[in-house]
Amino acid sequence: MQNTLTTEQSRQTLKALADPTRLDVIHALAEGERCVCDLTADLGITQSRLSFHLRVLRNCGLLADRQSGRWTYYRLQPDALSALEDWLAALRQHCSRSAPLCSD
Amino acid sequence: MQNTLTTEQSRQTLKALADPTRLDVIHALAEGERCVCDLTADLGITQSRLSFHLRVLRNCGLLADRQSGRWTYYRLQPDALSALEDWLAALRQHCSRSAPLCSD
DNA sequence: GCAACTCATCAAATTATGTTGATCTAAACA
DNA sequence: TGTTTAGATCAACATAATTTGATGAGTTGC
Repeated sequence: MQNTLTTEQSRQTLKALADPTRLDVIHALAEGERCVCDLTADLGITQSRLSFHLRVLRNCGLLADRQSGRWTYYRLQPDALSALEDWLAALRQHCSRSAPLCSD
Repeated sequence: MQNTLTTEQSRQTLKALADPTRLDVIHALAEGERCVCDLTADLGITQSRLSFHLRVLRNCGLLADRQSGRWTYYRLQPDALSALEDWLAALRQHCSRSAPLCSD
């Protein structure tokens, strides 16, 4: 699979993953799709706080949502993680062709 | 290779990579080891600002440094990127065993 | 010793992120 | 229609990260 993330998209995804609350959300959703009110209960945080973090995760593509009646269900998008892995792997390869140490 | 990063270490590395200035540093060092004063010139930023970012990158293991006379040389540690890739891959696998959508 | 140079560190100022509580919209249901 | 529920959004506040300019410690060369 080729990397289609721009540097800016990768940065946003890295930033999104670097937050403990958002990692909690991701782990909760690894159990399967969930509506916001269930997540609020599962994680024991306020609704507006959860809503803020869901937006961050959705904006960078890590989550998708769907409406159903008055509920909004969120689910993981593992492809977003794959894309970030690809970006990281490319960065590592770029870094690994490093020139020898300076012989000063 | 097995993942040896704790969640906390991974978070720190993700956060370190999520900054444009620090990505610039990494790209500059992909050319090879460099001393701080050269990096300052290459990146066109102040010395204390660079020093701050170098510390962040060193603290999470992405960079290593060595002293030589009055210069300090920094270099990349691509293994730190590999470790993060492993952590991400594990997270993705965890996420991909996701239960089917809710049938509400 | 003294001056110039490299780099880390510190405190203060600035900027970015996250949290809270309130308000708003839309759906559901009586 | 009126009321309740789910969830987004907003403004105010709190906290964390970054930048700046100054200072200090170690190194080199005079």
